[in-house]
Amino acid sequence: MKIEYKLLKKEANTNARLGKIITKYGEYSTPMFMPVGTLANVKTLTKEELEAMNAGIILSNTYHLWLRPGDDIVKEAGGLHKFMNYNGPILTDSGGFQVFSLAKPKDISEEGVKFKSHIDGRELFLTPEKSIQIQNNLDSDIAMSFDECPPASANHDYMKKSIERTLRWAKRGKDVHNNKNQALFGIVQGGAYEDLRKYSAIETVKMNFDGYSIGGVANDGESKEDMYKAIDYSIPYLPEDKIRYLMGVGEPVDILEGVERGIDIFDCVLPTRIARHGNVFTRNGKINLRNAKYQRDFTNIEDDCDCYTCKNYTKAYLRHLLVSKEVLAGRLLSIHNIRFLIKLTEEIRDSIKSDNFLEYKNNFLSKYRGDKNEINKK
RNA sequence: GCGGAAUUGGUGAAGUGGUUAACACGCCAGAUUGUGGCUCUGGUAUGCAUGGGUUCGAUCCCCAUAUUUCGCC
Repeated sequence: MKIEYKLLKKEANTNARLGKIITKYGEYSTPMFMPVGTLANVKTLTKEELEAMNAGIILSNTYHLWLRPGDDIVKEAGGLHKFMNYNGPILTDSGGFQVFSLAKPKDISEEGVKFKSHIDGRELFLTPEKSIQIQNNLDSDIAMSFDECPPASANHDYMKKSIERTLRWAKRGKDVHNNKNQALFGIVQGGAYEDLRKYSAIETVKMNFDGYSIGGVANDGESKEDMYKAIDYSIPYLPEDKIRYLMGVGEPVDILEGVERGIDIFDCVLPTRIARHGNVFTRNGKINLRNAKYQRDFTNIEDDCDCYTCKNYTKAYLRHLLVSKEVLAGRLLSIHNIRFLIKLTEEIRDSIKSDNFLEYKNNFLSKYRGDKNEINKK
């Protein structure tokens, strides 16, 4: 079956919404944070660990799986779920972001995008049709349209041409999409330009996708103000009865700002990436566990955290693992960071239910920003 | 006891008679938002064993001392 979305409640004072996603694996509440597992695994984590932290949808990537092991092999394995042994919903990104991160502007044409494989350097060509076809083979629950994700610095003229092409690509992808069990989402682009976001949203919605995402907001050099603008300019034109997905966003602050503006689902590599480099989220802000001050800190990361790591390990031990470059460090910190974001969305949902999202947000942020706020006040 | 060699930061080390003593590791910080990259970016010796001398100027030349090390008795 194809996933369905039900809007359950709109918060009284903001655009925040409570919803549920009905899938063949069960029902999942929104707002939701989706861990990223580009290469058919959430880096360092097992299925059991993801379940223990109450993860719902996870992400995987078309471009990466196309290159290795190949979508034909995943299909032969019985689809992505069987291949990676994950019994929950999977969303596949289209490879559009890799257009932004790996290809040069001159390699983007109407037909598609010329890539150099990051694995062996050989030349590749990805088109909207090819991306959808790969995602059909992967048999994810949600496929994404193949889009161009222009840099924040793109001027109005380039951005307009880009979103028009992305609209044509969306149509081409939709025309070849033939997996009845798979939802297909459209992507709104347009940078921080109000007219372009509006145009992109309206035209994308006309194609009647199963859900809509807002892209191009977490690029290099993009300011938070531009991110919030991009959401504000897009949301009014998206239908209420469809999922709204903010692509690539992930800092606790941005999740709160997104929810307030009406976003339902988020994904981000941040919790796992910073974990591997020694950083963890806490209610009092992000900390770097490699810092010398944790050498003799025999307390856990957070007392009130229910994750496996906090229940079992001290900061001094985690620091030791990090400094010794033990792979267990990345795993234990990833468990904490993902659980932190999932817990955040659980609390956000509660606050929407009781119509005090803003109070929750302000409380959270004043603690999370801590000293920084004090400094700003001076 | 005699003779030779060496002595540069936390470590391994480059180096030159004349502005800020290379590099690497370590250490100390920071970054990271649809994941190519356990990655990237900074900082880290007021001093070249100690004391004297030569010189306009010495980590670099000379002498002594200390320590280490090699060979011989």
